[in-house]
Amino acid sequence: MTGRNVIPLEAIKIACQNCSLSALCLPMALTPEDVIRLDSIIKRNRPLHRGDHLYSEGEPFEKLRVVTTGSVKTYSTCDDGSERILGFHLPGELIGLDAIESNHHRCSAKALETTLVCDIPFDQLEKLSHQIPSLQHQLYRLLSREIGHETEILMLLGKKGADERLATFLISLSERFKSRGFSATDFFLSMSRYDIGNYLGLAVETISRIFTRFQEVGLIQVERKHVQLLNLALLKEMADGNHHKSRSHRGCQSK
Amino acid sequence: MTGRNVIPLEAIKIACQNCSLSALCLPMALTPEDVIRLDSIIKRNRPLHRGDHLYSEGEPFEKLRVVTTGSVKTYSTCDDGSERILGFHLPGELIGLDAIESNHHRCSAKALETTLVCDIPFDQLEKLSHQIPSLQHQLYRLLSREIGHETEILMLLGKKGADERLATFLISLSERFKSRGFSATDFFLSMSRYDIGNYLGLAVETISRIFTRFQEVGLIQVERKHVQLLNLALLKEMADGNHHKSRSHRGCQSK
DNA sequence: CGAGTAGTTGACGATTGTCAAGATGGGTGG
DNA sequence: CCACCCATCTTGACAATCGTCAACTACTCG
Repeated sequence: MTGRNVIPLEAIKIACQNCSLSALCLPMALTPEDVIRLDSIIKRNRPLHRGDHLYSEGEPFEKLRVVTTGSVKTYSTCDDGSERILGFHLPGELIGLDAIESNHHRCSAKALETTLVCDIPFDQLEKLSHQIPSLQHQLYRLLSREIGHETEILMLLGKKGADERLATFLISLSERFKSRGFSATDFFLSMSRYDIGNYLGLAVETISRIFTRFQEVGLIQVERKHVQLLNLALLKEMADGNHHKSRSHRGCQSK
Repeated sequence: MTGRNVIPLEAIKIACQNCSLSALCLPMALTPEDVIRLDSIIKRNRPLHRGDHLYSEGEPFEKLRVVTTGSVKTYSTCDDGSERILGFHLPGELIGLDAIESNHHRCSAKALETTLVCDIPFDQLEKLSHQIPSLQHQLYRLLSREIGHETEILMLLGKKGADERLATFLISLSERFKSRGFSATDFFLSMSRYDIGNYLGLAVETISRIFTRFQEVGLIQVERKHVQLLNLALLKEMADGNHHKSRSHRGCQSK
């Protein structure tokens, strides 16, 4: 119509039915016909660019989002204006679940790179989940999973030292990439060192120093955003704190 | 029957309909008749004593619990055998939500004092929520609220110093007691200093020292488990980090 | 090509953990 | 009812980790 060889967005519209992420995402455990019903309420978006907001703190909550390609960070703004990063989100991950309670967003979400996102209007999803028990169950499970995630964060920030935190972070990314079919040992960090430090509760300088040290001892290979994990087993040990000089265990006493 | 003046447990059985916690709990936003239906699947328990387990990590998940009287701590056990406290739970709070995903408990729950608990079989609750849309919605909201709670923890452990952490902890308790009709400025801590330190990611000694210092400057009055908040406004400022010498802000840089 | 952002490295200090010793109180058994 | 004991809590001295400040380098993007 308008131009030559312009592929209309509609043409590349992907449906849940043939989306490679469906095993990680909401359609998991739904029958094919239910997936089609789910698909009918989902809207696919134009690509977002690095720095674009998916939504901002305080905005009314209308829909959940699923990252399709790329990555997203969620953060909340402190009283002093600085931000506190809540998480990094890879393809297949649902964002916005914390907004259901109050019907408005409690944090902001921003694309870390060129990113595709699906929108799921929550009121429609809720109605649909009322008709499809397995969808309801799946939603309960996804919400529950998110709650279970808190445990890991508490471990990370409550008792781990800086080395263990970064090791844990790298292992977590590695496993998430792996389950998405990417390399578990060779990947790019879409977030800055500032973001990593903020997320892990450490100063940027500390992140930088640990990257350097991990590289010196042959644990990893880093060049800017590009990371290679050279000794996954050892890195996992470090992440669990099982490595050499048994580290400080803040407030670790039990009873 | 068996004895003299023994009040049978059945006689003091309380129903959701006349439970003072219903405004904080699942019945919130349900019609009276739906509350009765909900009530029919809920089982009230014998009292638990200090140290009794509600459930343990790894056990199959069957029911959610609501604290009715007393208090409970949830914790998960680390590789090294020490425990990591995940939260303290007051009357009206739902426990076990993290177990829905995998159908088995990911943490343990233990009574901190003499405690009454209601059991809600989850499979029945799920079925009922499928019949009562407002119950389904309420469950989504409760799960979402728990997820939003993670934000506060991240703030607490990620950027706050020791003073701010303890101040935040006290303010949180204060507000939760207040919304339950208890004094916001005069209460008893059911958990040990060890537990507080563990929860806040600080050493017991640090907790002890801060309690002493807060008392010296007239912020609070502490005697063993008994705490009085003498300057709620100032304590809130401290909790938010808005107080005098602007504190360290670990990894606080934004971008 | 220039400017600004992101990242690195070093020196120093503050906060908080660790170790050790002592105080306090509650619970239990005689 | 008292005494002892053990767990909890407190306090002090010291050390370690990690944050802060500052300078410098290296990209990236107009």
